[in-house]
Amino acid sequence: MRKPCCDKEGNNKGAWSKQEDHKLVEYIRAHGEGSWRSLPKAAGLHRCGKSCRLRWINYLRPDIKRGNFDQDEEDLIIKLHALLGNRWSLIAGRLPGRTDNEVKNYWNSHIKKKLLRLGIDPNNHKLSLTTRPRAQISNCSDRVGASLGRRSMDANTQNNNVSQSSSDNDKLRVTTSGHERPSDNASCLEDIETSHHSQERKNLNLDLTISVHSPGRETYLNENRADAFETAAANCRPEIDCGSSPTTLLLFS
DNA sequence: AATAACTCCAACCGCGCAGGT
DNA sequence: AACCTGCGCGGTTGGAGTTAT
Repeated sequence: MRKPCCDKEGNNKGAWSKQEDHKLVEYIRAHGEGSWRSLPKAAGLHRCGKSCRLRWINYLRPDIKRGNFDQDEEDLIIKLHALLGNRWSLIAGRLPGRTDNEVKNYWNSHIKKKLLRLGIDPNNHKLSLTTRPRAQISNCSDRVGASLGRRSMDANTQNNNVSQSSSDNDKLRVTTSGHERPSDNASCLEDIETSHHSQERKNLNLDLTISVHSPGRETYLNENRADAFETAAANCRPEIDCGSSPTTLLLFS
């Protein structure tokens, strides 16, 4: 069992004071990032290095974009989550000025609920009978939103954990017709498309598509190298167009 | 006005990986 | 090869703030 890195007596925990923030910023301004282990002592902070790193990365860094996520960012998060799963750092890497922690929090507090309200399983981005509002299961045109308090949200988080571990091994499924749907959900999708949710779904821009301009993409998938494709997409290599366009790529089948 | 319920997010925790010895 | 150390990541928690009753 590894001993905790932050077990030193006398280390502060909890919220950072203005003075601590100032010390950290000034130190990093003078000496640069890195060497987190030794930084607290050098900077005169009674914090563990890990805590300093987190504070800097998630809050104090000058290039951090604060404030609400705009619609484009939200769309991108949904698309990238469909591609990458809960790899928040990779997702945040595609959103300038956003941190993995911020993206993760936004997903859990906003997007996840929005998807659930639309009857979409946020774990796999498929329409889901189990996550759909009860009334929709019996009557797809009904309009009952899922009521998600803290407790149920936490339960969902835990479900997510379980599925996350398996999602890493999930395979990409490429459709050749362009708009193939999971067959068991097809009829309900049609129902929902005709419901009041359809407009919201459009607003959400749930088109999880990847362009085929790149020969590289087909190659990756034909060779069953989903992981390599994911990595390339995450790094947004030029041969992978991460934007929207014709061929539908359904993930996490 | 009081307080219970809920939301949100900053911060913590534990694990895995990479690099060094 | 085995061990150690530091870093980064994703999951989880605590508590302040907000809303509902």
